[in-house]
Amino acid sequence: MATQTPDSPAAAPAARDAERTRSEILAVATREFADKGFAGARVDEIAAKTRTTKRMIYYYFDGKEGLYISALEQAYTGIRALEQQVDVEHLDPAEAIRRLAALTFDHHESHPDFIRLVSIENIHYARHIARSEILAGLANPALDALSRILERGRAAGQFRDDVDPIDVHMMISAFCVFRTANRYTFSAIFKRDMLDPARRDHYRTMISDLVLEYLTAGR
Amino acid sequence: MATQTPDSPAAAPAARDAERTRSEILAVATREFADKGFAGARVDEIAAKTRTTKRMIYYYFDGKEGLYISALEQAYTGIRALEQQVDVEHLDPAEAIRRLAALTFDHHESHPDFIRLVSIENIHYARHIARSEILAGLANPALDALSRILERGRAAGQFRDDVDPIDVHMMISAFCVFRTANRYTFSAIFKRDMLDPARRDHYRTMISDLVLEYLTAGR
DNA sequence: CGTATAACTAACTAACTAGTACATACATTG
DNA sequence: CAATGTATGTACTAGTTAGTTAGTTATACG
Repeated sequence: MATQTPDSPAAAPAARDAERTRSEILAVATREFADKGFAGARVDEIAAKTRTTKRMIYYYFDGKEGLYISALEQAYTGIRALEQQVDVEHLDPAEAIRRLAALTFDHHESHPDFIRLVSIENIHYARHIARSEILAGLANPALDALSRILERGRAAGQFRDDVDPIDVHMMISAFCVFRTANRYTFSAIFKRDMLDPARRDHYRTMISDLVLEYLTAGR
Repeated sequence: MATQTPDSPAAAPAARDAERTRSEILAVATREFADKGFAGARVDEIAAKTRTTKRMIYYYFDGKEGLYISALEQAYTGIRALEQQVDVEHLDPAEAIRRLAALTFDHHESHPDFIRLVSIENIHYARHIARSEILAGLANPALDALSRILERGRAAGQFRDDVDPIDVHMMISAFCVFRTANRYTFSAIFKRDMLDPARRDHYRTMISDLVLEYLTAGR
C-alpha cells in the first residue's frame, strides 16, 4: 500500500489529466520534430522529455507519424487563427498591405518552429498535409483579406490591376520565410545574421516597401 | 582460381576505377540525402543503388556524415562555378539585374536537389557547412557582380543609393528558393503549383520587376 | 461501495542501421 | 615477375528504434 508519495506537494504525479498529458506530448513533439526533422526525432526521446511514457504517444497519437501530423495541424491552425483576427478593412490599401506584411513578418520571426516544420514537410513533399483532413481543407483568411485590399487599391487607382493575390502573398511569404528558414546557411556564407535585432526594423520595412513599389509601379 | 567471370562483355565488373566508384557513390548519395534528409537517408540503400558496396562509402568518405558533407560541397561548388561564368559587365545596370535574377531563377529551378540540400542543411543549423573547410571559405562571385552592377546603377542615377548588395541578393534568393523549396506545402494549401511551366515565364519576369521597381523607386 | 472504463506504466521484441573485421584481387613499379 | 599498396567484396556486430504486450491504478458513475 502507498506506492505513491503520500502527499508531497511538489513532486505529486500531477494526478490524472488526459488533456494535460496529451498537450504536453504534443508540445514536446513539436519542438523535437522542428529541431530534428521527422526521421531525426526519436519517439523515446520525446517520451523522456514529458512526464509520461512512450506508451501514451501510441495511446493518444497512434504512433510517430500520427504525432507528427498532429504537431503540424496544431502549428498551422495557430497561424490561421492569428490571421482570422487581422482587421485591415478600415485602413488605406497601402497601409493595409504594410500591416499584413508586418503580421507575417512578426509571426514567422516569433514562430521558428512553425517555419521549420514547414521546411521539413516540404522535404517530405507535403505528404502528411495531403493526408490530414484538417489541413487539406483549411481556409486561408489572410488570402481573403489580401484579395479585398488589392480590390480596393485597384478601385482607388493606387495599385496596378494585373496582380494576383496569391502572387502577392507569395512575395511576402518568400521573404519572411527565407529570412527565418535559411538563416543558418545564409549566415554561414554571407556572415550576416538576418535575425539580428539591429537589422530587424530594416527588413521589416523593406518587405513592405518592396511589395508596395511593385504594386504601385508607374502610378 | 577464376572466381570472376572470365570475359563476359556486358556484366564485367567495370574493372577498377577509383574515380568512377567515388563519383558514383557521391551522385547516388546526393539524390538520397536530398530526397530523405540526413537522418532519413540510409547508408545501406545508398550502397545498394551503386555498383559497389557499403564498404566503399567508408573507404572514400569515412562515414555517413563525411559523405553528406561531400555532397553538400559538390552542390555548392556547382553553383559557384556557374556564377563565376556570368558576365554582366557590358550590360545596362537594369538589364544586368534581370540577367542575374534570371540566372538564379533558372539554376534553382533546374537544381531542386541543391535547394533541398540547403533546406536540410538549415534544419541542421548549417552545422556541416561550418565544419567544412571548403564551404566555410567559399567566395561568392555573384555577390561581387551584383555589387558592381549596383555601383554602376547608382552612378548613372538609375538606382537608389541606400541598398546593400547582400539585401538585393537576398530578395532574389528568397523568391527563387521559396518557389522551389516550398513548392509542396504551397501547392497543398493554395492549389497552385509554382513550378507549373505555364506560369514559369510569369514568375521569371516577376522577380526582376519586383527588384527593379524597388531599386528604381522614385526615380 | 464496487465495478466498469479511461488513463497510465514497465518491460519486452523484432527489425533495422551505422559502422567494422577480415579476406582478397588488381595494378603499378622496381 | 615479385611485392607492395590501392581498391574492393563478404559477413558480421553492437547499439538503436518504433512499436507492442501485459498488465496496474485512478476515477466516474450507478
